[in-house]
Amino acid sequence: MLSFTEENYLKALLHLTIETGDKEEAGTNEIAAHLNVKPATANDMLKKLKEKKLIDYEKYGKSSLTTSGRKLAIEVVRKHRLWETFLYEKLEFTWDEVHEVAEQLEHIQSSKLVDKLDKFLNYPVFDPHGDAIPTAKGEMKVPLKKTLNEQEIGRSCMMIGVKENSSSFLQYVDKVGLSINKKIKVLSKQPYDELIEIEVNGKRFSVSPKFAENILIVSEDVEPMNTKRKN
Amino acid sequence: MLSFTEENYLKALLHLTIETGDKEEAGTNEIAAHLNVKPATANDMLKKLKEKKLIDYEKYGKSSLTTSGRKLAIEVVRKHRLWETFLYEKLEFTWDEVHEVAEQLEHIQSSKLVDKLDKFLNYPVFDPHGDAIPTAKGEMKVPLKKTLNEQEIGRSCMMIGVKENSSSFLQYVDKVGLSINKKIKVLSKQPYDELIEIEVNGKRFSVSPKFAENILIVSEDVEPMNTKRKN
DNA sequence: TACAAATGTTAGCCTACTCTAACAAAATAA
DNA sequence: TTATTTTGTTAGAGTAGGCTAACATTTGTA
Ligand SMILES: [Mn+2]
Ligand SMILES: [Mn+2]
Ligand SMILES: [Mn+2]
Ligand SMILES: [Mn+2]
Repeated sequence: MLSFTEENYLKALLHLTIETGDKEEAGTNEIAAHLNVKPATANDMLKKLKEKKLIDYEKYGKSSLTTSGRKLAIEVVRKHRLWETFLYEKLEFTWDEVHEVAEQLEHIQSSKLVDKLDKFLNYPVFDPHGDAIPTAKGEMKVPLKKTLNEQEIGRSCMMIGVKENSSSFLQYVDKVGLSINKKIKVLSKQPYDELIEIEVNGKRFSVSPKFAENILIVSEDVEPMNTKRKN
Repeated sequence: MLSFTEENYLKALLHLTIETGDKEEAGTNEIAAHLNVKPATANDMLKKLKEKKLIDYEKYGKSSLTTSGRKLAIEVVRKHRLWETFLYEKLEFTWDEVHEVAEQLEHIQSSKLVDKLDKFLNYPVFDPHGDAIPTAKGEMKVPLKKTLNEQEIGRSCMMIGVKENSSSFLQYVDKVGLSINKKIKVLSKQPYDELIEIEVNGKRFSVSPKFAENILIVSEDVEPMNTKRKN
């Protein structure tokens, strides 16, 4: 059984390597900075995690997750994002409030709890930030994320989140019939005033670019593993 | 901000004193035993909690919660029982599975989370063990708990839990239309075979004493603070 | 009342996690 | 290719929470 601290180191390493995409391994200072501890502190823990065969690490070298370390890290991320989804969907939290509480909830140990929560939420694929939720098997497909204004004309996409949280914006979102996991089709863009015509729930609306750039979407086509977010 | 450990000591003290009803204070060994630590360990913590003015304690004396200590302890109990209710009502946990996970969840720090959870569960009054859930204001009415077979003829009561968990029993409970918070009226008891005739949802059933003694109920009349459970 | 048993406290030690200060190695720039 | 900066490590120390062994106090009983 891992401690909260150990879990947080594994998660940090996952975020700094695989999730950020371009790197296979991370340095001690980098890990320390991410976790708000001093390099000396991180160094101790890295030695400990190496001992437990959860990471590969050699003195003065970079660190990376082993297969079992990665599996555990993904488990934590899964829990984090399921809890964020729960808070957002069921408890009326806003998308910017969920992360802090999920940082605590992600460490609750109970495989039954995770699986039942997943079921209760109807096996969600994206969390309120639009990040992919790993499945029970540890698979995580990562979407081509963009904002609604970046979507090409004539294509469909799915709303996965918002970038703004003002009540006026949210009320507008609601009025148009949009919410997470809703299908949106981009019908046209008006060259003159840049208004974007979309179809939601079979109804048509014209929205401003300002509105559209605060709607996070994922294109229908989803490709494997590669995201930028760290929540 | 209190640590998990400190919260557990306060909760232990609440359970050993107010909740068990007959005592105002608890001894060091007793507290240690309840928390599965050695008396020396408990002694250190009691000194620390006294320093923080959360308990009253004098060397070689018994300990008791101060007003602020009691308030915090009740907060933890509130969270514990709300989470148990959540697990039971929403995630299909059985009544004997909820406690262990709630022991972890009760330490999550977020007043918004607690309040929203309470609302989401529709402000439940009893947890799956039939224990009263303290309100947001820290009020906790404690019911006259008994089992269905102990209820007098002609009186109504409310189901607050079960004492058994076999699927055959649970299916029976379900078939009769019973669940937590359901009203039950005891119509009669057959002297010959001791069958109890009850009314649930306007329908009448006869149940055996064996069945009835595994149904936890609370009489309509509720009186202030005094329960025996420690979950 | 005196003594034994039960209860509570202290001292000393341990592990986990954190820090600062000093030092070593690696990477980069002159 | 040497010097400097960046990065990483070690040593020593602190806090929280836990333990054992020894000791002190209180309680209950003979
Ligand atoms: Mn997050
Ligand atoms: Mn997220
Ligand atoms: Mn419980
Ligand atoms: Mn309970």
